Amino acid sequence: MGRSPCCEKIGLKKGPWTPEEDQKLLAYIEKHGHGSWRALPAKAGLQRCGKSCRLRWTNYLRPDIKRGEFSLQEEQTIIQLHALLGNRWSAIATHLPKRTDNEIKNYWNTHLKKRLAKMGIDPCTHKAKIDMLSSANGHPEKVANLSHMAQWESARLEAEARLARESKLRAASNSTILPQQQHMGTSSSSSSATPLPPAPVNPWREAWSAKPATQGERIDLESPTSTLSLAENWLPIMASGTELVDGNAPAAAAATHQEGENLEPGDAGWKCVAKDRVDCFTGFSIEAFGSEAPWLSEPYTSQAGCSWGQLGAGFTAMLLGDSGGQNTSDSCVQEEDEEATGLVERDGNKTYWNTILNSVNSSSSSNSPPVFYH
DNA sequence: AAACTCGACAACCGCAACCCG
DNA sequence: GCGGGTTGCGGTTGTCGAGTT
Repeated sequence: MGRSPCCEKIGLKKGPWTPEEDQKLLAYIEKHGHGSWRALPAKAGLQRCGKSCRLRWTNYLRPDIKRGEFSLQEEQTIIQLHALLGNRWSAIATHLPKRTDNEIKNYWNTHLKKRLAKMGIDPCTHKAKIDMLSSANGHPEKVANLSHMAQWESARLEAEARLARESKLRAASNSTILPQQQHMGTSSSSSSATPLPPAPVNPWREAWSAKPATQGERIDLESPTSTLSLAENWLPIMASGTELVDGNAPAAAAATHQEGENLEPGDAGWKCVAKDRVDCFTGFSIEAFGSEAPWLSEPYTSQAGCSWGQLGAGFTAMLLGDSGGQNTSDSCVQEEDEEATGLVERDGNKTYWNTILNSVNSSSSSNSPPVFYH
């Protein structure tokens, strides 16, 4: 039967958009919402296919888009998320407010990829080309444990991205964008400025708090590419260290609260850190870190006072380039070429590359969905 | 000044997932 | 459950401007 073309190809304009076309598209969406993209061009008086209009809107005209230079923080986030998620640009984009997946993809391909390569790091695997880290200073178990955490975090981010998409869809299905709710040309910081729904703050936490689980009870969190069976997967991860310290696993933590109870910052099980994008894992105690990240100590799960929560919190903190708990003594890969890149020196985070490389080393391939080893 | 090269980024293409009747 | 339409996503290409020869 074959695929029907997205639009009649004849007579449709391609290539760069003109200011007039932009204006037409903007005016139409502002007034009517986009509705069906397929039908939009005719209604808006554009000689473009709907797909082209959608892309133009999504990647360029949408009011809640930040353009211009990427900040250091954004660069780090991209690199770190890429290490975990691979080329899943849309998932990465959900963690970079106001940036589009296309923009991130372009930035990666034109800047970051080259920069990593220049530093001797394979941008696909995020491993140093000279695999100096695989031995983990003679502690292969560290690598395995970090691999588990990387997989777990990857799955979490994926679930988060999925929920963000769903929220978006929900908002969109309230018909298209309500014109009255749009303030073109304004920043998304005002709640009514954009069609975007409220951000899904912490879907995993929602899942946990919505259905308190006892140990051994399954909590299934589906994502587009994977289904995670929570209790099932915590245990092997835990077992890779020693045993659960004080039962402070997320499911157990959630179980200590009544269904529907809001867990506030300061709650025993959910010490939330008020920090942008610190979410699921930071529901646990982060301040217990000393100068050394516990998961880099050995064996991390049996270290006195090292609870599950600390592992998770620290891991996310590490991903975010949080200096707390990153003071490892491992050799610094970046020192070889940090002058060339400037990336590391700019924030003085000397262990950034080391930690991210450690964390992803020998983890699942960058293009694979998360797989939990047993 | 013209030709050429290269980098950056916008836009396109095609596949896959999703939605809905 | 099925099939057609729609949308999302990621890889790739095209265009343009700046720099170099």
